Amino acid sequence: MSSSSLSSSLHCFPPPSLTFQNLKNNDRLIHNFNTPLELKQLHARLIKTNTPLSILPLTKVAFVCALSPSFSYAHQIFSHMPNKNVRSWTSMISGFVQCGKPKEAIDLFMKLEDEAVRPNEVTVVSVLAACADLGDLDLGRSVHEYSTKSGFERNVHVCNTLIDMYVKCGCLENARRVFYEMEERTVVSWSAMIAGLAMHGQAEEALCLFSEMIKLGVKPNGVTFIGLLHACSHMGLIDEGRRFFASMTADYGVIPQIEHYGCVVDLFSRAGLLEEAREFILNMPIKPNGVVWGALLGGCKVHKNIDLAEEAIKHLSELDPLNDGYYVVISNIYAEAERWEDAARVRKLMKDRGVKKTSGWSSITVNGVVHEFVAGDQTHPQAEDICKIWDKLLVKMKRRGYAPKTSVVLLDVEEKEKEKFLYRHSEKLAVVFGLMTTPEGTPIRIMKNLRVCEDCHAALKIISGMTSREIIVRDRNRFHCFRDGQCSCRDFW
DNA sequence: CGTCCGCTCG
Repeated sequence: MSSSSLSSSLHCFPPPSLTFQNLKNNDRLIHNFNTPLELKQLHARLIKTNTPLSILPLTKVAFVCALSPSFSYAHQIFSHMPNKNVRSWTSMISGFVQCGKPKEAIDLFMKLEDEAVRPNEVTVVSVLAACADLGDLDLGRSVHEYSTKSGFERNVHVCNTLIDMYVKCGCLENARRVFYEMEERTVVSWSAMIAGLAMHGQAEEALCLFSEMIKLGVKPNGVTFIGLLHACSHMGLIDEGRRFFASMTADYGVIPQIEHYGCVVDLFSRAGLLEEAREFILNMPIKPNGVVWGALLGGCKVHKNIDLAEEAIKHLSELDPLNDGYYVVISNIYAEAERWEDAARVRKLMKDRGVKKTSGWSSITVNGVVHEFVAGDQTHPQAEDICKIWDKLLVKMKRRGYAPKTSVVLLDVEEKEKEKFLYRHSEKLAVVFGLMTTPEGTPIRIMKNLRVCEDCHAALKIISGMTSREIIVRDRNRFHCFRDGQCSCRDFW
């Protein structure tokens, strides 16, 4: 459909003849069509027959399309929609967030500010979710201020999303404050806070919060238990994890889903109970997915079990053949055992299957500008300075007992070469840049798309002590907060 | 009603 036909049919919209009944009928009509394709065809048909559409069904079209690859179609409808109101804007923003485009959601939110449309509670929820995804603390904070001024903090959805936003931006303290100051808390609020504490390695507090919630008579749901199990697996609380898994069905009637099985496999695998994890998978009442085998594979890497890793990868290459992460891990397991030929074989398999390795990056925001670094990066305008400062820092670090852990460099090269690779890891570059460009004593916040490497973990601990800086790193799925030479994860992760 | 919390891997 061309955009001109779309815009012309919507031009005099809503037409004067449109009755309430017509609106109702169209609404019902749209509700019977739920796949994006069906809606698209219906839309075309309505336009051909000159049937007027109401704003409401249009937003429904936009919303459903937003959940699918035909998102551009929704955007097209949106841009031709006359008299856009706060609901049409919000549909679009939330659509962007839900299909994993938080940047676009924020761009749209910025445009909204130029229009005479005031964001409401639902808009705020959507844009805060985008901030959470991106770790955009600055915007998150200003949307929080706006919410306070507008009286939106009485809305439980807004507060729940604020908790999640602060958690994912690394401000656990602010998340706690929102949580404790809320007037009423739902199971979502408790679950968000528990999951947040889990993400920050505060398992004991997460477990306490759960007891508190039960005491107050709040009924936990499946998501609550994911948070709890997550907390247990990331802190090595095996027995507690086992108990929660048993009790979720026995005491609370919550049937475990694939995600819960994933958590338990992760719990066992991380702790080194690989055989038990394997047995657990083989006895699961539902078909294990890639995440479940992936959790076992992760444990095999940490605890160096090649045989089990090979069993896991056999399943993974069928269940999730296009996910580069698994190939990288198995290849690294081989490399660590100096089985270079096997490692090369996996890399070739990746290539044959057209799977591309995601390269690691770290980013830091300074004065509203996002600076992104990849390993070995020399393209940053201040790359030279970063290296100089690092070299100075390194001398002092070594005096404080930092020993480069060259074993994490899985390349068949000399020791000195390995050190060079190590010193150009993206998180180190980002932290040094943060030290150079932000005022003394202020926290340094880093985002990373992959996991922190062991050497960087050790290095950042020492740097935090040396410079009296708090360094907060958001990993792919959790936080490391370095302070006074220690990490919040207590080195179990 | 267009809204919130969610398992693995480098």
